[in-house]
This record gives sequence, structure tokens and C-alpha cells, in this order.
Amino acid sequence: MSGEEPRRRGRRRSEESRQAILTAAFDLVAEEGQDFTIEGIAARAGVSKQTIYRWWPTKGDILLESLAEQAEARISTSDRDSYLQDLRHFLDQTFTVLRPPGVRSALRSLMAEAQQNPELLLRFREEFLERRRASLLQIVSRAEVRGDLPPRVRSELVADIVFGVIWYRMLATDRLLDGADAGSLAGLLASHE
Amino acid sequence: MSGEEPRRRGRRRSEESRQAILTAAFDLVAEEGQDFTIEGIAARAGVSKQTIYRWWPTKGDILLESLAEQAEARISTSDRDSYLQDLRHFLDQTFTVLRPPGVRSALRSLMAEAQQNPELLLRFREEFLERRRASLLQIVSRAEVRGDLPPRVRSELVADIVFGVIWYRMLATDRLLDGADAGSLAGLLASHE
Amino acid sequence: MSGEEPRRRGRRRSEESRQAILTAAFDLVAEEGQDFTIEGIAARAGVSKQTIYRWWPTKGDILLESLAEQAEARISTSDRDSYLQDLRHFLDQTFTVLRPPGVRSALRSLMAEAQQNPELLLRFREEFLERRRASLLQIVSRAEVRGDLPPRVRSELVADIVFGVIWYRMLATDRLLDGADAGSLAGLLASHE
Amino acid sequence: MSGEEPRRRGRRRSEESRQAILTAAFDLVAEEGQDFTIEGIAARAGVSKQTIYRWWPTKGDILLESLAEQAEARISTSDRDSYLQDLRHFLDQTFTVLRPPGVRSALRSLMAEAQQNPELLLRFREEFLERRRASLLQIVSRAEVRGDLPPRVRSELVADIVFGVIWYRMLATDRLLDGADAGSLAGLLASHE
DNA sequence: ACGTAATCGAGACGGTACGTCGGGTCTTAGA
DNA sequence: TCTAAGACCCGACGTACCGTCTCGATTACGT
Repeated sequence: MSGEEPRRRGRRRSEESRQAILTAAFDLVAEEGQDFTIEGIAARAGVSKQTIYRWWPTKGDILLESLAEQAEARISTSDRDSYLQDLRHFLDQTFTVLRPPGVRSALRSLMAEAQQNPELLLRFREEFLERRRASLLQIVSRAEVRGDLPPRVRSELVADIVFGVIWYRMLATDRLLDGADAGSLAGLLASHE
Repeated sequence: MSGEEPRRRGRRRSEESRQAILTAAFDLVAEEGQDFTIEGIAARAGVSKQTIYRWWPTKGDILLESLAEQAEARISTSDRDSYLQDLRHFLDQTFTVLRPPGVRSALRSLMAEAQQNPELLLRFREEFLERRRASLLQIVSRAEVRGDLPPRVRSELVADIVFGVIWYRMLATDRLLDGADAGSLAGLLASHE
Repeated sequence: MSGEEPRRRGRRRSEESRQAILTAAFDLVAEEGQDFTIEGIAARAGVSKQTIYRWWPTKGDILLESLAEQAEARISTSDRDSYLQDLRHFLDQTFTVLRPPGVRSALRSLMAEAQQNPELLLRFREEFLERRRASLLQIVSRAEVRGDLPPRVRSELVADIVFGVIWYRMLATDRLLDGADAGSLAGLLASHE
Repeated sequence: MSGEEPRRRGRRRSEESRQAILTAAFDLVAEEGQDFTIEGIAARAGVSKQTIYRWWPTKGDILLESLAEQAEARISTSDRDSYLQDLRHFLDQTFTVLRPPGVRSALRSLMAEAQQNPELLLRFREEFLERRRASLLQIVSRAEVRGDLPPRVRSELVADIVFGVIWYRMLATDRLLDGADAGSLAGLLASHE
């Protein structure tokens, strides 16, 4: 029992700086390629580069931290009695989070950074992609228990399709995801005939 | 009217250099992040930087050129009498092209580069993504004519799902796409009940 | 009236730390430029940077303090009855102090630091260079009183020559100063014809 | 005979940049340590840092190059028929070159840099100190041949004394060297009785 | 065959950002 | 009140690539 903190000596990490850095990074990337460099972040946050390097290995990790927080907070997987409704609700919430262009910019930048740095890619998977996936799979297994799940596709494929469409739309096209998309997708995946 | 080339004077473009550059770029990117820079490509190809800048605006365009050739050549949309079989064949061919790790590396790098350069993104869409999409939509419209198409989803969503799964698997996970995946996906999209 | 020390409150300055710092600084610089930084001194002395900054304005002042002590303690200007002998004795003692390479390293570092910091240069002059000069001028004025001084050069020039040769040899050449040098120099400066 | 230049390929070194860098470095150091950094030199010369690093290993080498040129150009060792006059002329010329505060600043900076970088110290000796020394020794050996040289001191000590006084005055005191100093020094070193 | 023109490798140029080092200040916990 | 630890802002370091600009050396076409 207990979570005794070791209480180290010396000055403590500045929460103010941490927030300033997360915000600056997000804002810069939201402004479409606007000076999104470590130096740019430091300048906008009013912080030294050293302070950034002390806590984050790459600028991608900064985005990762701020995006992971947001997603966790704003997408629930509450039980709505049917697979179709659960799925529809999950998609609607997700698409809402993705509405602001800044969020999409940040996610696209993060995905791009991750492709160029294998270690960041691992962290991105573990701390973001897998968690989002786990959220969805929770809905799927609830349906399975309920006997509500169409037999056609394995749950892993469901996740590949849902997140595949979401990311493909962000990365490869300009088209926003809307309620109609949520309806078609949920319809296809939850339909029994 | 005619397609006469103007036949300019002076020394002609060196096909040897062109090939050396395409190969060097592809190889460097295949070796996972190994010095994939214009200078690196020039050095490995035994070519001057100027020669690269003369013919390609960005290093992403080099990848684009070499990948577009390959895909066009190796994925057919021949008529196999049923939507299910056409789709299945398309997926099998595509997954085969994607088998070599070098190809996947190149595609991931290209997608990453495109996220950071809006003009390259446009060219990437027009010269690669839209063409792949058009190939698939050919199969879908053939099914429509044939009356073979399940009514559940619009053809655009079919494309979003197919390419969504393909890209999501490449960018976000390690899992290769295999025959089983092709079967499930084709099954889901072509099934009538 | 009295000589009562004010007896300030709180923990008193740690003599242990003071010595550790002086030694660490001297040793680091003796090892030819090895990590001779405030951070390096703090690390080797097992002391915090703050403790150094509290008592010395620059790292040059640390060297200054330890070198001034040594010189004062080890070079006498005792009367040996003739200018020639006094001078010869002064030079021999000085050259002996300068024999260990660590001492020369420290002096060269101190001179270099002083060139880059005008305030340190002032302290260096007052607390070291002028005191060494005063020592020598004591010998010269004793000779003057005795009527033993050759008329050719003013006493200031004598000091310029003596310390000039010493410093030039340290800073600009590799050649150690030895007994022969002491002899020639004393001979030149003390000869009457 | 020969002296064929190798005629390398590629763009040639810009003499304009070279001069701008030498001038900028000299001027910055002349303004008493004002922003005397590689970045400062690059900024003032309107040149990239890379161009500096391509041709000079340290900022000391830049000073070295510009000072060596000046000294070589402005101090002659022409024969004036007597050792006393030759020496006196050498000292007068030297003191004249040293009159502007900027020159003294540059020399002091260079000497300081050299103390902190053993490789620069070697180059400083070879390309500056030893050449100045050789100039003087030329005068001394001419006197020797002429039978004009007082027997008291070896020629090496003459050089140690002359350059010792010059450097000591620059580094350790504020006092400028003037005609009177030249007279006393020449008198002492050239006097026969 | 000769000149004009475009290409090629080489490599220097002005820049931007990198990731690191050290300086000097400030904050915390412990002695 | 001092100490060691350690985080903070700042400025410079030396390096890597960027995209551009000469160079001399090859081609090739059109007189």
C-alpha cells in the first residue's frame, strides 16, 4: 500500500513551463507548418530549449502528450444498449473531436514525425493508437457478450476499418468526416443481414 | 496539330543519372531512415545536388515517381465475372506489391513527406492516391452495372475502407496484410445479406 | 574601540569547501584545460555551483587566490649585500616556484582569463602582478640607496624586463627558465660597465 | 621550374568573403570584446558560419591571419649601418604598429585564445611569434657579422627581452610603449661598456 | 567544323535548425 | 543560514542539410 513520493531535492519541475510548451507546440502546428521547430516552440512558450530537451526526446512527443490527454478526456465508451448505438456514439464523438482543423493538423504532423523516427512510432502506438483501439474494442466485446455482434468480421478487422477510414480521410483527402459517414460506417459494421 | 517534341539543343538529360537517383532514393528509404536527404541521395547516386534539383522539386517527388510506375504496372483490374472475385483479386495483387519491406518504407516516407509539404501532397493525391482509387472504383462501377453490388454502402465509402485499412496497417501497426485479410475484407464488402 | 568580529548569525562558511574548491580548480587547470569550468570545479570539489558563485565572482578569481598565496609565501627579498646577488636570488627563487608544470598552467590560464574580463584583470594586477613587481622594486631601491645600481635603466624598465622575460617564456615558448637564464639576466641588469 | 596550380573543379573560394571575415573579426575584437563570437563575426561579415568553419579552425586563427599579414607588411629590418640604429628603428616601427588600441586588443585576444587551445598556440608560434623573432634575430646577426654586438647577452636572450617587454606591457599593464622606452631598451641592449 | 546551349560532377555560398554545453539565477530539502 | 541538488532562461557552440550559385568539362544540335 501507498504511493510514497521520493521527494527529491532541488527545484521542482515547472508546471507552468510544461503547459506553455504543450500549448505552443499545438498552436504552431495548428497554424499549418508555421515554424514548428524546437526553436519555434521555445520562443513562443518563452522557455529555453534545454527545458524542452530535458523532458521530451522529440517534438513529436510533445504533440503526443497533448493529444493523448485530449482524446482520453473527450471520447467515452458508455453502454447505450445496442452495438449499433454504441458504435454510432463512438464515431460521433470521435468525429467531433476531429472537427477543429488544429486537431487534425496536430495528428497529421504526429503521424508524419512518427514515420521518420522508429522510437517515437513505438511510443505513439503504445500511448495513443493502442489506447484508442482498446476503447473501440471495449464496445465490440460488450456486443459479443450481448450476442449483438454480426458474425462476419473479427473484432480486429473492425478496428482496422474504423481507424483506417478515420486516418485515411485525414492524411489522404480533404473530406471531413460527418454524421452521414458515421451512419454508413456503423450501419455496415453493425448490420446483421 | 501534333505531339512533336520541341527538340531542344544542348546536351540531353542523362537517363543513367535519373535511374541512379531513383534507385538511391528508394534504397536509402528502404534502409529505414538511413541518411534519406538530398545530399545523401546525391552521394549514393554519384550525382551532383544540382542534377536532382533540376528535375525534382522535393525528395518526396523522387519516391512518388518510382512508386507510381510500380503500382500502375503491377495491379490490374481485369474482369473476373463477380464483384467478390474482382475485389478479392485486386486486394491480393495489392498486398503482394506491398510485401517487400522497402516498398512499405517508401510509401510511409512518401506519406510523411506529403504531410509536411502541401504542394507535394497535391501531387501525391493526383498522381498516386487518386489513380489507385480510380482503379478500385472501376471494379465497383462494373459491379453496379452488373447489378452485383450490395446496396449498403456508397462506392466512395468502399474506397475509403479499402485504402483506409491498407494505409492504417502500414502506418500504425506492424501487421502485414495477408490472404485472410483480403478474404474478410472482400467478404464484408461484397456480401449481399 | 576593539577588534571584535561582528559574529554573524547562521551557519559559518565552510573552510573545507573553500579548500576543496581551490584545489579542484588548480588541479583541473594543471591537467591542461581539462574541464576547467565552474561546473567542472563544482563536480570535482563535490560542491554546488551556488557555493562557488557566493564567494568568487569568476573562476579566474579562484586561481588568483590560490596563486597569490603561494607566491607571497615562497619568494623572499632578503638582503644579500649586493644588487647582483639579490637579483640573482630573486630570479632563482622565482624560477623554482615556476618549475612545476601545474603552476605554469595555472598562471597562463589566469593571464588568459584576465584578458577576457577587464574587472578580473584589475584584481589580477592589484593582487598579484603589482605585488610581485613591488617585491622586485624593493631590491632595486635597496641597490639605489647602497649606490650599487647601474645608471643605464630606470627601475621601472628593470621590472618590465624581468617580468617580461618570465611571462613571455611561459606564454609564448616552451623553454623553461633555468640558472643560466638567471645568470645572464642578472648579469645584464646589474653590470656596471 | 614549375608551380602549376592544380585547378580544382567547382566554385572557387570567395576572396570577398575572406576579407569580410578578417575585417569583421578584427573590428569586433577592437571594440573590446564586443560580441567576439563566431556568430558575431558571421553576422557582421554577412557570411554563414559554415564558411568560417570551412577555412579556419578557431576564431583565433582568423585574428592570426589578419595580424600576421599586417606585421609582415609594416615592420622592416632594413640595414641602417649600426646595431643601435637598426634596433631602435625596429622598436619604433613595432611600437607604431601597436599604437592603435584595436591592434593591442586583437593581439591580447589572440594570446589569450592561444593559451586555451594548444593547437592554436602552435600555429600562433610558428606563423606569428617565431616570424617576429626571426625579424629581430636578422638584425642581431647582422650586428654580429659587423662586430657591432655587445658580448654580454646571447641573441636568444635579446629576443626574449625585447618581446618580453612588449607583451608584458600589453598584457599586464596599461602603459603604452613610446620613443623613450625604445631608447632605453635599445641603449641597454646595444651599449658596449 | 564550329559555335551555341544545355547538361553533368564538384563544391563553395548564405541560411536555418539542430542538439549540447556552460553561465549565472532561483527554488527546494536537509543539516 | 548555509549546503547540495537540480530546474530554470539564456547565448554560443560546432554540425547537418537546405536550396542556390559558380566552375570546368562534356555532349549534341543547328548552322
